[in-house]
Amino acid sequence: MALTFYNSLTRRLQEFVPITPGQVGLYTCGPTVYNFAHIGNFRAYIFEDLLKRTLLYLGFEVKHIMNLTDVDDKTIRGAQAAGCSLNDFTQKYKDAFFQDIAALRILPADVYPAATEHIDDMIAIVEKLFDKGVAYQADDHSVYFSIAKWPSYGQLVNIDHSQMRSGARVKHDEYAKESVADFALWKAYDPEDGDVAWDSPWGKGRPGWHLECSAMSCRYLGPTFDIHCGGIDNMFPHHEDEIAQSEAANGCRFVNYWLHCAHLMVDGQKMSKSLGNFFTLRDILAKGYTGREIRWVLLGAHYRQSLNFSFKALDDARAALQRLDTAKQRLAELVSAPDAGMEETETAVTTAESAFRAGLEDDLNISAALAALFDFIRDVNRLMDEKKLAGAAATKALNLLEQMDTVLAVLTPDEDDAVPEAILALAEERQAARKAKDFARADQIRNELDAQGWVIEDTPKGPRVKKKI
RNA sequence: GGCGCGGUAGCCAAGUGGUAAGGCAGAGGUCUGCAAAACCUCCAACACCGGUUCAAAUCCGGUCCGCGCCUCCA
Repeated sequence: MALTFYNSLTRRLQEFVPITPGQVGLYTCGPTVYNFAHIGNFRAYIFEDLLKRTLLYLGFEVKHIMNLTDVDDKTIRGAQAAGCSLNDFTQKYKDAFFQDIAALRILPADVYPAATEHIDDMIAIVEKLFDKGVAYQADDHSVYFSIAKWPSYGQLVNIDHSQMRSGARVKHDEYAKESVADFALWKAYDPEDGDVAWDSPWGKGRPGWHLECSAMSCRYLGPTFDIHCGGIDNMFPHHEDEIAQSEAANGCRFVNYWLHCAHLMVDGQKMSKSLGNFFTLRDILAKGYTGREIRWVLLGAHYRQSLNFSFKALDDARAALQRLDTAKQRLAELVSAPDAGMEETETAVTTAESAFRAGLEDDLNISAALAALFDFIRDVNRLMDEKKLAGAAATKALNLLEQMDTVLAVLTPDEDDAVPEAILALAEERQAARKAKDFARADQIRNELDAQGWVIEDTPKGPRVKKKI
């Protein structure tokens, strides 16, 4: 089966064909660093991580660029409120962002260009747009893109501006524009911006938001590249405007495949900063959930389906993950045992591998991929129960799990599982009591361990000590 | 108002023409000193109404409900 994606541009499932065989240029819209990102934001980044890991799993080389928006209204206002420089203000949230994605096991991008480091590139694009006759400077000194002069505007989203909701907000600066639909390329300096300003051929000011992605994607991936991702809420106007700017400036196709991720919901509504119904990663970690559990929840639904966040889902994740951990641990314990069941294990591995791959290739059907994983776990558990899987076969099974985990990144526990000495000593004492048939004492110790958050599972090879969930 | 997405068992979630994956939870069983874990079995679902078809969760039309974008937003 061929790798297929739903392309927002064509609104169809399409086979993925990269510009250069075996290589993928990937641009993903990154955070505006004015606050801690919330887990709705991370849903998008985890979708993009799944996409990237799938491409790597399938043998592609991936060049991944993610921008950091470090200048806009919110960062400027935030810096002023905090009484520090824009750079100091945004640095704090850049650092937090990198901590957060590490906790969620998101592979880092190759480059994280910041908007403030690419002002020259942006100015160059605006100059090109003037040359092509689609940019103009208005009475308010800001520079706008003229949609009337660019007929192919609206490729991504059908926007009929005559049908816009009546009573929709009209921003005061729109009176300067030739058309309400025109968007800012360069915003003229406003005293409210404080010391945040750059010189340009059109006077002091700062870049419009959409410009940075056009500039930085072109800088690192070229004027035409393979995949651009983001949240569905960025389709309009952000991505639509990027397409217009980039294609007008460069005279060529901007992006071949647009992939958009649906929202994370809370109580039936989109999680967003403006609604205030959001959780940051830190909020949830503080409640005792792990990065891995959060990753599992955010990964668990198809990316084009809205996903409802709940703590129940996190609890379910914990149970499912522990089942996976236990199976993996059992396999590891059997690696050094005499070989058994290679043939049956190979059958299970082949079946699981191909179902897993087929799921991912089908527009990142994570549910199908996870079903393949769980089917495999059940097969392997059964074989182990029947003493039909050990030695080299266990190694083979573990290898498959490791391969799958290059995509999923959920099969290794967060905390190291080192069991404290005192707990181990109690476990040994209990085992001695069991040997001596002093079951009352053994059960008493088990209760003690339970009270301290540890669970004992007796196996033919001796007790297994695990953290209680 | 325009554009778009969705409504599948107690909860989450796949499946786009041939009779419903997977996870969590629940019940019974096997195993166990007892448990736990694991396995086996079971439970239980296609919003509603029409239509097309030998056959519809799946296609078409309509209804109801939920959500998103149209304004910064992943």
